[in-house]
Amino acid sequence: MLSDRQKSVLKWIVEEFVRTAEPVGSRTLSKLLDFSPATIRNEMADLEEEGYLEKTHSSSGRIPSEKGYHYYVETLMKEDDTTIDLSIIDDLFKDGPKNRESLIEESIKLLSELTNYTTLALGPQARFATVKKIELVPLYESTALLLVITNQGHLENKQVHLPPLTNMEDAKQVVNIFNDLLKDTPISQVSEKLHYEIETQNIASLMQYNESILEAFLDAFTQFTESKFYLSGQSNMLYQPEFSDLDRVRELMKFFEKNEVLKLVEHGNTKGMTIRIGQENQVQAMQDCSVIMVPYDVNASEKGTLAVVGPTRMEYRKVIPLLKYLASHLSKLSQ
Amino acid sequence: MLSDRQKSVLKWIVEEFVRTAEPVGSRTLSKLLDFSPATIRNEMADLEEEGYLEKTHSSSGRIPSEKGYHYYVETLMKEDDTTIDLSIIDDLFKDGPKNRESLIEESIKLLSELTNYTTLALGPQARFATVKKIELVPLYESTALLLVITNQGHLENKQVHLPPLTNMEDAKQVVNIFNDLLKDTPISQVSEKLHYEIETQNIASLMQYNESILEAFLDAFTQFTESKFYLSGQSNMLYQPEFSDLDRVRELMKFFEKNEVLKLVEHGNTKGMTIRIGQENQVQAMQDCSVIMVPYDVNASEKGTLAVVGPTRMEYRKVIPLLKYLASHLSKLSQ
DNA sequence: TTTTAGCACTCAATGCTTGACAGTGCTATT
DNA sequence: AATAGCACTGTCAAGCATTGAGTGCTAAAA
Repeated sequence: MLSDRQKSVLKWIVEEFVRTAEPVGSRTLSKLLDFSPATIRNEMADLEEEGYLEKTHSSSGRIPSEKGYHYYVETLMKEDDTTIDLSIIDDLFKDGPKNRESLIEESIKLLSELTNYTTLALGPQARFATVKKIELVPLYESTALLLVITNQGHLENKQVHLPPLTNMEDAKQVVNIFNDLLKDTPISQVSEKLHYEIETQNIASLMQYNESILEAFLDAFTQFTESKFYLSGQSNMLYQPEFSDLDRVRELMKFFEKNEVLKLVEHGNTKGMTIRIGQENQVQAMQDCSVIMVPYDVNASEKGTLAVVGPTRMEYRKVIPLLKYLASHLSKLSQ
Repeated sequence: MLSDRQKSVLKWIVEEFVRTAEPVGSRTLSKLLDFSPATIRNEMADLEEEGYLEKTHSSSGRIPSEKGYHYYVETLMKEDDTTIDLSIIDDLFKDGPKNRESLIEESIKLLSELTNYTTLALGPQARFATVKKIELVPLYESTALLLVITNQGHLENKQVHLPPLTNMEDAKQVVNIFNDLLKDTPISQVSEKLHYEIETQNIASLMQYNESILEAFLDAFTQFTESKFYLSGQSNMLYQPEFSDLDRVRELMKFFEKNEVLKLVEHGNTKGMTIRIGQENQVQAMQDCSVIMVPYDVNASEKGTLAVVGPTRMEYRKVIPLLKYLASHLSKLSQ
């Protein structure tokens, strides 16, 4: 158990380090708290022994350890005295109803601008959605656009090339049958269901001369399962002093470029915030970063994820309230 | 006019510099060509005077100037003796008909992997497309999905909130009228046309209680004019020695993050390749880069753009044939 | 006349030393 | 229990000599 003075020392060290990115020495702290440097040093030595603080080298000031950050976030940090103005977020949601996708995009863009970190949004996992409607829109003689619309209002489209002699009316017929067949089927079960129907000959006759439609179908559905995500402010991280090393920068940028980013927000709490500091992120490139994520409601049963990625030395006091507020706003849309 | 020996010196300097990223000295060249270092030095001095070469400092080897690169690309470089294997590209196009958008995406991804530079594709400029069909798909009571499909098979969708008391049939009626009205209208003229029709009262009565549909319409159409583009291999540039400076890296990554990248490929030749070396790129962050772009046919009248962005010290011999080949393949799809 | 050898010179890069500085831990004192 | 004092430690930037790869120029060789 930490004494009040230890807590106070730890808190100041975190906040000074977050502010300056420099190890915090006893002299600095003795100005903030009313004790002599020597006293502070003793407290710091104790805190280090307990694992809350670290040194960068034997005669440096202290920086918070991961344990220290955790203690800060969970116990020391008072959320209520946040300094930031949440009303900017309100403004974003004010201008009438927009479609959710672009609102999410704008949200994380705003979030990355406000925080100067990288932000990430994972939309609803479309694979849980059900088929609402399938449409085939003719374009040219042998080309048509296949649309699949989900109950969430998400749409996937795919251009299909029909076999040369296909009558467009016939093709529509096929689509109608598909419609009847697949309506309200969860995306994840579409492929299974289609294959089943083909095997049991229910629709085999149709399929014979329309294999390419079937293929396009299956294609469109696999596109669904690739989860879409939005990323904003990647380059913000480059302005953080912890990324003054070129190798690290390369690793980071490469990481953002690949879809691996998604691994970062896997297995978060489905209710409430998840905070992963440093090594807790299993990803190599993220060992010196913190990820804060929070779910938001997409509809009654589904959730998306909003996340902020920053250095471990992150402005938790600013980021956490912002994220919470934004998630609650987005959740309201689902009602 | 350059002598044969000068040409040969220039060619080797370009190729050695491209390979090693180090200024090329007379000793190195005297091994490649059969002359003493002193002779080479004289030729280099002449080439420098003519503006084909530069020095990084008074006693350094030579590097090509922008003029030197141009001369190399336009005159010295033999395209035919390219070392790379173009068959990988064939493979990409082999696996049956895919939709063009994803093919473009895969193309530039492959291109960035093959070249280790950043690649960029600009799709057909949708604003020149015409409206093919408009559809309204009901989702819930007061929500529907508005689809606009162009003659190019491109689709833009937008969720619309209908006024509470709107009958879905009424709404469809409106959409039908829009369909008749807007069919074959170029996207760029839609807004104008709609406003005209409203003012002349032709459809004003409908609009009164369906203003939100109109708004959604206009929204969907402005989305069209935002040109979509694909970018791949941003982080590749970080492995180029010219980007070992953190400030430059930041500038570059920020540039890639913003939509400004599009400025890079503006005003290219509509027929044949455009090569912009160094300062020719008006963009600040690109002063040390070269951009090579080539148009590809989207359909009989429209073109998209494929581009490679690399350091001025780019492997032109590799990039140029690759780009040409890829563009010709993509163009074939339009037939 | 062209090519080359030789030499003095230049500049970037590297490594070493040095001193200033910002910290620490420990001990003795208040 | 808190603090002043002191010896000690590691980082960082500045200064300086050394090395090495390159040049330009001049004079000799082909």
